[in-house]
Amino acid sequence: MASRSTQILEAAARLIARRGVRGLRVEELAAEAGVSTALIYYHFKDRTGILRKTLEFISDRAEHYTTQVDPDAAPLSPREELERTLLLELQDTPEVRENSTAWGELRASAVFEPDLREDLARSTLTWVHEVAALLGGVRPTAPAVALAGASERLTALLEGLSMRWLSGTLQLAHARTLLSEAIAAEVDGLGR
Amino acid sequence: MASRSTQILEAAARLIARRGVRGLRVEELAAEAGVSTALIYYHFKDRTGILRKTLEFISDRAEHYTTQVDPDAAPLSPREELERTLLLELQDTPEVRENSTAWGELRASAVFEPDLREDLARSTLTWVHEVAALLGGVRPTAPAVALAGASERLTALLEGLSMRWLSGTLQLAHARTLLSEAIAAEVDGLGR
DNA sequence: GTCTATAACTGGATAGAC
DNA sequence: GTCTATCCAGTTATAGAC
Repeated sequence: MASRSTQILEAAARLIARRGVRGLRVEELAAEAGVSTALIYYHFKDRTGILRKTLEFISDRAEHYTTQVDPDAAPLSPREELERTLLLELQDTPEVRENSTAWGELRASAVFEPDLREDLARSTLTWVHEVAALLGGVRPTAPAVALAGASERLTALLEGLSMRWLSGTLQLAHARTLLSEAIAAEVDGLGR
Repeated sequence: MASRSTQILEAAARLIARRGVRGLRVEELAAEAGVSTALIYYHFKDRTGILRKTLEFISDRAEHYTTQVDPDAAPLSPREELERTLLLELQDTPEVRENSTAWGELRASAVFEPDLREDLARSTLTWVHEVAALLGGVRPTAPAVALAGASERLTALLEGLSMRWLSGTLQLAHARTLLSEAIAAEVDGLGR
């Protein structure tokens, strides 16, 4: 059973995906979550607190759906797992759209709100490490710095492609193709 | 001589880079431009009008400084010109910071404001074509689709790296290194 | 075209009861 | 923990003089 806090955070993630961080109104959040504004302040102190916790919530959730595996599926090769993990972020499902949109908003907001930067940097780092580990599974002999660099490029590219998709500049299918090609190139680069 | 309207738009671009679209206050804009708030409403009707015109102004301007060349410099090889053009976007000068920040704001805003999408898509396409042409200079025998793909990946990566830099997640020098390596890899990929 | 002054409003945040 | 009611600061936008 979801606690009140969680319920509010879920509503915040939905609302941020719908209106953006900029468009998030505490009163509207209260309505969406079915609680009073005062309760939100009770739990999160202030607007920034809401944002910070939502960011945390979102990146935790993203890790879940990232690592979630269908138990019946045949075990994936490291290479397949890498590709699958990254392409998972470019899918038109409500959950992914919500996470990606919120992530993009938080990234953009952090440019002007130093309070958000630390959390954002930490989440990014976690994500980069995760992808670097997957790359290491594909290329066990590659040096750590090379894996880190490839991961940083792939995740930054993914963020860029994701924003182009969400802002209507790029078709989803094309974004996926571009990402796949980049993965192939990076894996190839690590092999030489 | 800059007209009053232009003067206001320049001030708006500066301010958006400093505070973001959401942080733009009409009163502050008036102070920055050295005019009254009433005059701004006289010229731009409302806050949205200011934003629309400013974003137009910014994307026009970005096209200019991209193509601008120092006449005294030694002629660059196609490869050098490619690298120079892309790295130009990752520099800590007021002008680049202003444009990149504003561009990021524009990109992020477009996710929620369909009105902005068309302009954004057009500007992106122009940029992608330009980089594809530079890549074509380096690899004259590469097929057009391959050039287009490489350009889309490099420019999307650049946007992603730029956001990480501006949001304090990535050091500028490291972002430049990552981009350089990606350029090398794409050029290499086109050569095989 | 441009200003000063101010009206009208939005939205974040809190007090105090339950 | 949770609500109702409300305050108050900050903002957009306009009226009217020059």
